[in-house]
Formats: sequence, C-alpha cells, structure tokens
Amino acid sequence: MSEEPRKRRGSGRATIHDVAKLAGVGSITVSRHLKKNGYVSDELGARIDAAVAQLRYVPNLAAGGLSSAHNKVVGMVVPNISGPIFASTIQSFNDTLNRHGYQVLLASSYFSAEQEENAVRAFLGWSPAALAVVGRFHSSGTEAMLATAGIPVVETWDYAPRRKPIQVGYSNREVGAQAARHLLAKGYKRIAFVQNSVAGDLSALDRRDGYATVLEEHGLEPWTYAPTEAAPFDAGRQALDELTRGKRKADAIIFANDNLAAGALLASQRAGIEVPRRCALMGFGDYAFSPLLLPSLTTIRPPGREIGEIAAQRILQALGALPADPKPARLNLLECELIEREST
Amino acid sequence: MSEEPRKRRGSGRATIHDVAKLAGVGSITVSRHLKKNGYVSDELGARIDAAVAQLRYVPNLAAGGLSSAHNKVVGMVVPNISGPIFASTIQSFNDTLNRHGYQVLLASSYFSAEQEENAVRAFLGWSPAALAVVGRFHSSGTEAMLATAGIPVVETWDYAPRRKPIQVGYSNREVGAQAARHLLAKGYKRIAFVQNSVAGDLSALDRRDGYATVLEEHGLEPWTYAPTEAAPFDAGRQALDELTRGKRKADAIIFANDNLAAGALLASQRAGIEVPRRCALMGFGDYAFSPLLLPSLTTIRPPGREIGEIAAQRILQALGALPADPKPARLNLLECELIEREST
DNA sequence: TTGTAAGCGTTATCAG
DNA sequence: CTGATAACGCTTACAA
Repeated sequence: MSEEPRKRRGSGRATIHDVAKLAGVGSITVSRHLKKNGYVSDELGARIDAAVAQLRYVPNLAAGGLSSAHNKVVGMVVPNISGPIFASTIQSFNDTLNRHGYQVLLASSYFSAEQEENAVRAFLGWSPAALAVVGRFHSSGTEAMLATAGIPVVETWDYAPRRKPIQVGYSNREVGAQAARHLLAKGYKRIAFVQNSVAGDLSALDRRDGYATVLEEHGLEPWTYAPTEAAPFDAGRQALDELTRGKRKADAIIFANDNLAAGALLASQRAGIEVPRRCALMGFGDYAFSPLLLPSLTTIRPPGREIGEIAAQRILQALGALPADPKPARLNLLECELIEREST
Repeated sequence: MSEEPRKRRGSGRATIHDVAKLAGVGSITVSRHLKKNGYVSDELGARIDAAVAQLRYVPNLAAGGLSSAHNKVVGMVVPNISGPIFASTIQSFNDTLNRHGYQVLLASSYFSAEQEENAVRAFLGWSPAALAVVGRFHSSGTEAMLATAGIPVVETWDYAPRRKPIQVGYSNREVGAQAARHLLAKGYKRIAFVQNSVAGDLSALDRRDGYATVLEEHGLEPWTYAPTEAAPFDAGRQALDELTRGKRKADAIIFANDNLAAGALLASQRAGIEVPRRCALMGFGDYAFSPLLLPSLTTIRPPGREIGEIAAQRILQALGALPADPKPARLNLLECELIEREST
C-alpha cells in the first residue's frame, strides 16, 4: 500500500492540526489554549496538553507571525559583537527579550553606515516587532527605513535628547567633562585628550568636546592629539611619546578608550615615565584588564549591561508586553561611573 | 469615498503582489526574478526592479520560509555572550552566515542544561535551517530534539570524534597535555592543576585529564586543586596560597583559565612570590589582559574566531549553499596555540 | 518565458 | 466556550 502522495510537503513536524485531530478538537481551540488567553474548558485543555506532549508539538512561529502580522522578533545592530564594549549590552538585551518570548536578530556594522543599512534592511524582511541600533549617526537610507518602519526604534549608548527614536544611554559630552573635572580636582593643569585611532568612533569626539568645554571654563587651553598609528596599543604609545617629549609637556592625558590608555601605560613602564607622578593617564570603558594593570588604570565605566536591559524594557513597554513606567524618558539617561585607581 | 474595508490587514508594507501589479506582471514572475535563478526576460526584470525600488519592497522572509519550508535562520546556543571566550566565535559565526543571507538566533545557557534545552525548543519554533551548540554535554531532552530535528547540527569548541553532530573545535585533553609538556620541558617538576571555580565547566576537567596523563607518563604524580572561592580572581589567589604555602610546594601551576591565573598573579605580587622563579603560572584562554600583566601570562589560545567561521562554513556546506570540502572532518579538529610569555 | 492554482501553519473574524 | 472559514505573503507544482 503506497502512501497518499501529497502534492507538497511541509517541514514534516507536527502541526496544530495534528494536535487538534489527536485531541479531538478544532485547531483554533488548540491555538487559543496554547496562548492561554482564550477561554478553553479544563477538559479540552487537558486533552490538548496531552496531545502536545505526545507529538512533541512546537508551534511554528513564522506561520504565527505571518498570520498575526506580528513577529516576536527584535533586530539589533551593533558596531561589533565581540569587543569588550557592546558584549554586555547584547547579553542583557538578548536575555531580557528572550525572557518575554522575543528572539533577537543580531548584526554587526563594524562602524560602517552602509553595513548598518544593509543589516536594517535584512531585519525588515523578518517584520520585526522593534529595532535597536547604536548611536545617532546613520545613513539617510537607514534613517528613512527606521522612520517608516512603523515599529518602536531604540537608539542606544549615545543619549541624544531631541531625537525621535527612544534614547537609552549616557551623554558622552558629560563623560568627557567628568574626566576633565576629575583631573582638575587632582591638581593637573596640562591636560591633553587623545582621540581614537579608529575613524568612525564619533562618540569619542563628543567626549573630547565635553573635556574641552570644562578646560575652557577653567581658563585652560584644550589640547587634542590624534594618533596616526592604527593599532590601539601602538597609538597609545605614540600619543604618550608625543605628549611627554615635546617642548610642551602634558601632566595628564585622557584617552578615548582603555585600549589606548593601556598602550600608553605599558610604554610608560619601558620608557621610565612614572605614572601618575610625571604624567597621569586615564581611559574610558573599564575593560577587564584595566584594574589589573600596574599601575591600575583610572577610567570611566559606561553602563553597558544596564543599557541593554533598559532598551529591552522600553521596547517591551512600547509593545505593551510590559507596563509602562511613570516617567520613562528621564530614566533612560544613565550615568557613567568614574573609577579612580592608581594611574591618576 | 471610503476605502474598501478589507477584512484583515497585514503589516502595511508593500507585498510581492503590489510589486507585480505596478510592474504589470504576475507575482510569481517577481518571485522568480528576485531569486535570480528563474528565467525572466530582461524587459520584465527591469520593470520589476523599478517597481521594487519605487515601493521600497522588502520581501517578507517569514512568509517565504513558511512557503518553502526552509527558513534562512540558524540558531546558536552559547554559555554566555559577553564573556571573553565565546564572543569571537559568535561574531565570526554570525558574520559568515549573514554574508550568505542567513540570520542567526542567539541564546545563552549560562552553563545550564535546562536553559540550553529551552533555547533549542524556542529555536525549533522558527524551523531553523541548522543549529549550533557548544560542547557535547546536553540534557536528554536536548539530545532528542537535536537528533529528530532533521537539520544539520554542529557542536563547537569541544571536539568529540565519535559523536553524530558535526564537530568543530579542539581537544581539551590535548590542551592540558600541551600545558604539562611545556612546563616539563622548562624543567618544572611539582606541577599542579587548578580547576575552575564555576561548576558546569566540564571542558576544564578534560584539560585536567590531559595534564594528568602526561604527568603520569613522566612518572610524576598529578596534583589537582579545586578552589572553594566563587569569584575567579579570589579563587586564583586562594589556589596560589594553598599550593605554595603548604608542606608540599608547587613550582608551577596550570589554571583552568586566565581569570584564575590572573588572580594568582596579582596575589603573587602582593605576597612577594616571584613568578616564575619561585612558581610558574599559566592559564588558558589568552584573554585580552593576559599580555598586559606583569609578568605577562603564558597561556594557550583557543581558536575562537576560527571555530565560529568553520562551524558556519560546515553548516552552509551541509545546506548546499557552499561547495563541500574534500576532507572536511579532519579540518574540523583545530589546534590551540601555546603562547609563551614571562610567567613560565 | 510567463501565469494559474494551491498550499505552507497559524490566527482574526464571525457564527454557533 | 467552540468551530468553520478566510486570510497572512510567499513559493511549489503544473499548465500554457
């Protein structure tokens, strides 16, 4: 006896119809019961549960999303996944959304606006319930897609008050100011700022501006150095060389990130430049190695984990999956913590 | 004039039918043209392209997947996303699959077999084209789902020759042996192994076994220490204390990972224990801070990036999206690099 | 080379 | 409380 040759075959997995047949109910009743919101009698419910277990039924989420025009998917674009900066944000964002039944789609832009645009376009194909990106600098194509997508959009890390998307992050200007104030309070006068060697890191420029503003307020002249070396450690070493050997000598240096600062710190040991006595160094990021260096590195810790968690919460609230906070906007502007260690 | 009230509304986005209507062709012709495999005349193709651009049409991938029973989605479960260990694997896995039009779904198990099972179940709801997990230790439920899913499954990091899923990784036993041989070659005799303070890290036990085997081959007695402190740095300090202050004194210690080794290294500075003269230390993982410590840490670097990339390639090959390698199985067993620095 | 019809697995709608 | 029916947007099968 040959099987009925079906015209076309699906995935081969059990469907809601199989469950319904086995339980002796209509398939819509199964759907309602599994959603736990519809009204299904206890008796049918038990029969359905048994059938689900027996068939190892797993609902097809793509089909459900197609039908309800509401996919439980959220896309997130970050500059990179593996760096020490965004990893904790990704983790908490992912975990928080997973806990509410949402799947996160990830893509990395490598600080390229074009790759970011491609990623957003790819996400849109999954009709996501929401999108998250990093920062406020996007291509015009990306801006257009985000604006017309008709779904909640969150911009993370960089808090820009006036923008349309939900903002969850901190003020880079304030971070730069924070660093400058710390060094001024410690009595340093000739304070330089070293930019990132990686082009495209526009947030570092905001920190520089915050630093510059504070210095000017105190009647001091801002002093920015842009390394030409590409590798962060080399760039840090180069900056230390230039800023301590010239005719004008820095007594404190703020680096765009901890990688640069670590490069300078290692170079200082070899060059015999005492830190912080001859020159204080501080970074940004509080990477894992920063407390382990000798001397340990003073730095500013951005709230990476919190950003991911709060961004996810704001999305869930916008989608109605979580009750809204009373005053959410204020709570989205987070603080960075200055961690004073031995290098200043 | 009121609009025709449609019975139900979809996402509101342009569909393939809108494109077809605007281009004056059948919707199936649009589908074929967009796939670039069907035969569509240049003229119609151009009209379709114009309509796609005008409507900003983005194909609904969930609908396509539902129809073709083949979603371009791959799920990956890792113990954690943000740690220094798996981040690079996630990155390269994700990037490689993205490049071929696949979306990666991510979930973290936090070393819990139960959470891993939940994640795999959630993935199955997306009818993924393939799944990737870390290691070979899973709950029986997970094993059953992986076995009956009918899709390619890759186990990463831990290379276990005889298992059914595709293996991409290295041998932890060999890593432990490698470390032991390095220290023996350097003349150390009283070599101890410190286990991970985190339960559930079964791969560290394999490294211990490899270490033990080599020591026995050389007529030496293996010596394992299990810290009771939970935090890695504390556990490392504790291990150093115990192994150097007792009546039996270690002259070299292999740690289950660089975090533990770093904790010991920092403690050694404060306790005035000269490394490596009085006791050599080595770790595993080559974390970002390891070359920056003083003395810098000898360690073994696992091929995290390569694992992600090769795992993705094997999946693409199994799916026919990439030509198969001549002898893939052999190429999946990767080597770890021993990086000798100052601490040994 | 192009089009028609049917169906993928689910849920919204409406009727019992 | 339960169920039939018709979408959701796309692709396969088949026909022209």
